[in-house]
This record gives sequence, structure tokens and C-alpha cells, in this order.
Amino acid sequence: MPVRMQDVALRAGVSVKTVSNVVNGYPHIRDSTRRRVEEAIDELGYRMNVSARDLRTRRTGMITLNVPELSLPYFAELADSVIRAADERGWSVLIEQTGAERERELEVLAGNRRHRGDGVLFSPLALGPDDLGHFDVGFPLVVLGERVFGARADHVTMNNVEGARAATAHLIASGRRRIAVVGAHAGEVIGSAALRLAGYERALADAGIPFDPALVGEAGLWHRSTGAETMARLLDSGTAIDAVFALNDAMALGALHALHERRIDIPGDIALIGFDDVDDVRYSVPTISSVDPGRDEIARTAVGLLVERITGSTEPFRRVVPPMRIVGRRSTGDTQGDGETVVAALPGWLEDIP
Amino acid sequence: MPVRMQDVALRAGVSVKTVSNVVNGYPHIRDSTRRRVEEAIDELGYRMNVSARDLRTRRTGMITLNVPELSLPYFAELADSVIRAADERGWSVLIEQTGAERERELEVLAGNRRHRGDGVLFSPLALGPDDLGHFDVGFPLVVLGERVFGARADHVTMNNVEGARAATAHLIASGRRRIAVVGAHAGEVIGSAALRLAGYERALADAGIPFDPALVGEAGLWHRSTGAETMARLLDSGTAIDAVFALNDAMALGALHALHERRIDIPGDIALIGFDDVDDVRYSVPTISSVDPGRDEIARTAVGLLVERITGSTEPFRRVVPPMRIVGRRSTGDTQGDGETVVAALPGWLEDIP
DNA sequence: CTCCGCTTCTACAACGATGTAGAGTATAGA
DNA sequence: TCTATACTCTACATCGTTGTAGAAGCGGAG
Repeated sequence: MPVRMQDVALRAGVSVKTVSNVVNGYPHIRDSTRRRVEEAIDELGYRMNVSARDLRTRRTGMITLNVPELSLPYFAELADSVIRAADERGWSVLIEQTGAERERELEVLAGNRRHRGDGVLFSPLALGPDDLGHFDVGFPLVVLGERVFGARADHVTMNNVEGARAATAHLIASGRRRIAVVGAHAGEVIGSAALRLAGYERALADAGIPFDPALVGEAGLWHRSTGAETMARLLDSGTAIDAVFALNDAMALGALHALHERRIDIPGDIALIGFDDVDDVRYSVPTISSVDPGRDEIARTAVGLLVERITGSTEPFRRVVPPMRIVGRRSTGDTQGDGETVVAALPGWLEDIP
Repeated sequence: MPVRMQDVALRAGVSVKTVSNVVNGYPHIRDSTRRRVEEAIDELGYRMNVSARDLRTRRTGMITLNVPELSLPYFAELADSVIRAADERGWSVLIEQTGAERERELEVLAGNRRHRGDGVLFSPLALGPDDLGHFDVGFPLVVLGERVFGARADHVTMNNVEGARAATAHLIASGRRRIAVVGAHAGEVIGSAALRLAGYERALADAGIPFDPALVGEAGLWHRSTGAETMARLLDSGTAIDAVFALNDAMALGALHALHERRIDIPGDIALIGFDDVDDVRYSVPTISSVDPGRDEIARTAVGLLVERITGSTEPFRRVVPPMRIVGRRSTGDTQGDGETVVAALPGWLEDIP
């Protein structure tokens, strides 16, 4: 029933291969022939059977993006950027959600799930350093995020430590001394939480401010709700606080909520800075300062690396850390209106993974 | 280089078809044979070539979701729900962004874009009633949203008019009389803006309140920023206002921002209700009441209809309108804390498109 | 006039799976 | 014992495209 190249060829009076050549823009075709074929295509309403082409060329032109959930704004924006970056290069993106469940994340690496597409972009959230072995997969894979370092795969990550240090340093520079942290993960040595906390501690040390565990609020999941709860706990604990570093923006928004409820003036009484620079923080009241990890750059780089692998690159695995910016807004008193100002910029870099 | 069924068959000492049968769970296979095949699969690390299967079965198991942008929270949450619903049925989802550009939306219908997957879920934002003809496409298509009614395709939409009426009525019930609207589109007769405005007007009429054009604020794009701008314009105009109906939640959040800046008490001075019930409105300060269009239900229904079409249904086209709820939160004084309460529930329905 | 190289096109064999038809066995019923 | 039925497995064609190899025509250089 569906129209095949065969049918087009018959109608145009040429061979199937010539139709294929026309469709694929092969240059050595007489204009008159090309026109005849194109007319036949239009008349019959021919559309290429992608599966057949994929089978023959051993390539699908699709990549799979595995994220925890699209309803988390950071991942929605990341997916947006990835789709754009892929589209620019003519690739399509299949999206799967792992729900940050360990089992499903392992399935991504095992390749047990329906295995479509030529490669995988994977942003794990449940897996950790112990799972390093699982990352040695047999298909093109680019890992995103901070859960796993040293895997045998290309890796696009952020300069978490320096970003956190710069964010904290920015708070310190405005005279804050009692800086609370929202979102720590006790006992973790790797992952965004641990790295950002390390940056925080380093900034304190640089400024000669003693580290006070009472200022560190734990939060397992990095959602708005947990940010609000953690902030509330910190405030109720009675510890003196004059600034808050939320380890991501979702929690910063939650923390803002908790601060508002207690009618605490921001940044008058307490300054606030987040991490991720999602769109939301530009529209909260007050607007929230944040660390911009360069989402577009991350997406573009990741797609680029993946496509290189797919097309056969055998370079050593690489870790890419795009440049970052600390964006000052009203929650740290850097602006009055809705504007924003870049208060620090950190360079990116690229290194081989041994 | 890659392992084929052929290789597995050779190793297990069976025919290719038997391997295929094992992989696809065909029942009449001796246990010992099945085990041998499974061992061979493990030993060789065999993974099915999906393109070959798709070619032979004439089905890909994928659907394409076309949305404006994933960075708009409503569409991110919709995509989340669609992926879940598809996954439950064993389907994968390819996501493409149109950026709400007319050209790209037309391309979706023309099928000119790389045409992968067995069907399309399409949420247009730029196309309108004039483009109805374009929707008569040759592939399974389910339309989402309010831009186009009466297209020759299945359609999952919302009860916009009644939802808006109920939302407005809720404001009126709490004693408000000067209810501003944020996000109207002048001259539109169809689409979310027009329908929701119609519901608003109907609620006013029901209550015998005269319609005052000065209370209607236009906003082309429904973003947070335009919501803030429109709200600011309305406030600056000097019109008396004691409540705001934002035609979607993004604008409600923007409006909230503008209200806060002027230190207006919510809901004391002005009550606020939005539309969509995105996650954000549960974490703003105060939390914002909204109309919940039943996102999960929309997604599940849409995926269900699409899969039916793909598997050959020839039923008449149907329009489905899932049930809706009006969720009361602090911005309308329905709760004190972070809780929420369902202040109204509207039934859904299903109808054939002639 | 021949040879070479370029252009234009065709024939045929893949790519790797599954549907169909049917060949052997085993099991049960008559 | 013989047939009918169910189970287990195989051979072969086929899905719709593209890669390969090469044929035919043409123009220009030698």
C-alpha cells in the first residue's frame, strides 16, 4: 500500500537507484531526470521508509537522551538545549526518563531497554562511583553530570567546586559570615552535593571563616519542597544566618518560599544564591543570583562528542568542563530591578581521561 | 562486526528463526532450546538490530511529540506525562521543538521533516483555524490544545470555557468584583486566550457584573515576563482591581512578581488565580490557585488514541475533553499553609468529530 | 581515430530481521 | 495400530533502501 521508490522509479521511467540518488542529492543527475523524479515523488506522495534506509546505512540519525524527569526544570532546559544542538546537526532526539531510579539507570547502561538510536546521552542521578564498571558499555555514550568520574566514556561536567567557591566568595565579599548551605548529602564524596559543599568550604577557608556544621542543611532530593523544608529547619534551629547558598536553584526557590513565610528580608537580612541558573530564578521575588553552568554549551559539547564517537572517533575519552558564570541578581543585592550582572567568570577546559 | 541473529543461531545450533522466536517470546519452544539460545545471546552480547525489525514489521514502536519548547514548564510537564504514558504501553517518544514558529509547525503536518515513528502527537501554537486544511495528513495524528477545532484528526483538548468560568466564579464567590485578566489576545475567536476569556465573561454575566474592557490585559506570548509586564500595565493604568485571572500559570507567576514589587497583599488586596496547575504554583509565595486541566489524563488519552490509530482503528475522529479541577490555594485565600483544596470539579466528555 | 575521463544511469546484491508454509516428532484418542 | 492434533523447529522469501561495479554516451587531447 505505501509508495516505494520502486513505484516512483516506474512512474519516472528511471531505475530505483536513480530515485535514491535524487532523494539524497547525488550531484551527477541530469536536470530533466531530476525534475521527472521529483514530479513522480510529488504525484505519488512518496515518503522514504526510514527503517529501510537505517538498515542499509547502519545508522539511525537518532540519539537517546536519558534524564531523571522532564518536570525538573533543569532537565527540561537541558533537554531543550540538547534537542536544539542535535537538530542543528540534523539529528533527532529520543527522550527516556529514569525517574532517578537505580534500576532504570542501570538498564540504560546494560542496553536492555529497547535499544534505538546510534548513541546515548546519559545524565545519571542514582548511580555513583561504585557503579563505574557499568559504564564500560559497547555503544557510543556520553555521560553528563557529577555522579561518576573516571568512567570509560566521554564526560561533560561542570566546574562544581570552583563554581560553588565563587558563589560563596561572592556572598562573603558582600560581608556575609554566617552562610548556610541547603542540600548537602552526608557522607558523599562525589556528586554535585559533595563537590559544591567542598567549594563552599574552600571559600570559607580562603576567607578565614571557620566551618560550622550547624549551618549545613541536608536534603536528599533536590526539589523545591525539600529546599523549603531544609531552609525552615535551619531557621528553626536558631543558628544565626546571614546568607544561604542553595546547592541548586529548585532548592533556592523553595528556600525563598520558607524565608518569605517568616517575613525575612532578602537580601537585607539574608542573602541567597542558587546553582544552575534556570529560567525561574529570573522571575522570583526577589530575582535569585545563581551559578550559570553554561547549559547550551554543555548540550552542544555533549552532542558533538557523541556524534564524533558515533562516526567512529577512537580518540581517548575526554572530560569537558565548559566555562561558568556567577550571575548576580537582587537576592544578593547586585541589582535593584530585574536586571542581572555577571559577577565572576570561570574558564572551562578539556582533558583526556586516562 | 556487530553480532547478528545468524551468529547466535550458529552458536546455539538452531535456525535464525528460532532465535527470533526466543527473543520475541514465542511460546512453543523447548526449555532446553530456549536456554541454549539465551546462553548464546549472553555469550555473544547479541542485541537486536531495531531497524531490521522495524523494516520487516512495518512498525517502529516510536511516536513523535511536537511541542513549542520544553523550557516552557507546561510543555515540559506534558512531555513528562506523555513519555510515561507511552512507556506504560511499550512505546518510545521522539521529541521535536517547533519554537511556536508557523513554518516549523506546517512542516510537522507536511511530513517534510525527517519522518520517523509511527505517528505524531502535535501541540501547535502558531497555527490557527485558517490552517485546518493542513491537518488532513496521511499519517496517524493526534492534536493537542486549543488552536484548531474540527480538524480531521483525533483531538485532545480542555474544557477551557468552563474551566475559566469556574475560576472566575470562584473569585466572584469570594466577593471580588473588579477582576482583571492577564493574557488576552485581541481579535482571536478560538485558541486558549479567546476561550478562557469567553469563560471569564460568562462568569461575570452569570453574576450580573458588567464587563469592563479596562480590566483586560493583552499579552502575546504567554511567558512569565509578559505576565509581569501586563500586570504592571494594568496596575499602572489606575483601574481599580481586586482580583486577577491569569490565563496561564506562567503569566500568573509573572503577575505575582509585579504585584509583589508594588507591595500589594495577596490575597488581601488582590486575589490571583492561574490556569494549567503547573508544579511551580505550589511553591510560589503565596501558593497560587489554578485550573488543573488533568495533564496526566490528557497525555494518557492522547497516547491511547494515537496508538489506536496506528494499529489501524478506522473509527470516526474523536474529541476528548478530560475532567478538570479548580484547585484553591493561598492566592485566593482558600488555604493558610501550603495545602490545597479542590474548590470545583468539572466533568470531562468525549464526542465524535463529524 | 583512439583513448581517456567525466557524466549519467542501471543491475544486482546486500543490510538483519520476521512471516509463511510446512516438515518432523511426540501425544492422545479411537 | 492408526489417525488427529499439538508441539518444535527450519527453509526461504521478503520488507525498502543504498553500496558497488560497471555500462553507455560524450567531449577533448594526443
